[in-house]
Amino acid sequence: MDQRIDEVNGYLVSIFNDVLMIEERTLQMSQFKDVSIKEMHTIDAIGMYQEHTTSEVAKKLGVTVGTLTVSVNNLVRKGYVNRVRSETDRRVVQLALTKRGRLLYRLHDKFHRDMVKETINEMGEKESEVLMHGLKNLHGFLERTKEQLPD
Amino acid sequence: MDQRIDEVNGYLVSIFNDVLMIEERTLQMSQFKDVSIKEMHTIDAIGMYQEHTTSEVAKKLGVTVGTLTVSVNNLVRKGYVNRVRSETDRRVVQLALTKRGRLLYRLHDKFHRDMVKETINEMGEKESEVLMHGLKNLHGFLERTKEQLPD
DNA sequence: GTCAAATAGTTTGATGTTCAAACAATATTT
DNA sequence: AAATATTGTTTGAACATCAAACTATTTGAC
Repeated sequence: MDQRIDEVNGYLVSIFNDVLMIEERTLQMSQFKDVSIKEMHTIDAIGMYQEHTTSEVAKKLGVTVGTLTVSVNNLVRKGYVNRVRSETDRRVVQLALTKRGRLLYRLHDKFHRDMVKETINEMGEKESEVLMHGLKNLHGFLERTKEQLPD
Repeated sequence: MDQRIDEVNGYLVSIFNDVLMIEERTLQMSQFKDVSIKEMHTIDAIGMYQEHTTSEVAKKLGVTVGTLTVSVNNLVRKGYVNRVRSETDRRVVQLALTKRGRLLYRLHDKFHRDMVKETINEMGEKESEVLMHGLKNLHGFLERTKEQLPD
């Protein structure tokens, strides 16, 4: 049992590191060399469709609002994000992707989908069901753990 | 099928973010407030047992040797890591954890093991087997993808 | 055996990431 | 209207990261 735990743990750690490294390298090879992996995840969190406020995106990313402001400054300068002051509440800033931002979003999304597709394709219907279940368990545990932490 | 992909992908991303956030917060609440999550992973890569050279650890972490040197400077200053010049080759630096470094290593390792244990405990023997298989597939895909990237 | 080339690690300058705390602008409450 | 709360920005400090220049040492060629 202990061995199984180490094995699963090892795969998870390795998968995390690989995904980060591959994403980083893929970006550097693309037409989006000026975007870091952190900035990519900020673009991902801003998302394609609805507009989101600075606070919402910061919370989603788990960083302070100040951190996000700095990062968004850079993304605006580089032409990936637009800032729009809310009409109804002038304190609020809505973040939205530019055309170029949306292009990058889709590229990144495709990488993620391909990655998962490859895995699932090699499994049967039933197996992928079980994988999902395992991931769901893990996710549930983490959400419960998060609850217990102070803000 | 497409829906399954999105679902698995969503769990992976979420798990990824949660693990990082929880690790970070747990550190900040512990007696090891002066260690960042990146430094924690450096400590993890240096490891408990054998000594490892600067180059080996840098490769494992996927950073340049220069980056690791800077980081190790901080970890030595804070008392988590020792530098030892190799006797047989005076150019080589062996990195090893201090007593305090090993204490932190074990704490971090326990978090990881508990996380996985929780997940596996809720599954039967057979299911955890399938989860492993899924993770193995994903890992294999990522390793193959990595191969194809230029250094 | 000596000199050139290779290897291991360090230092430095530039840019990015992150937080906490001080701040400014606006909205809400009293 | 004044006090308080909320939203976001700015700033200073510490860490993260790379590339490139550098130092020390070892290995290889002659």
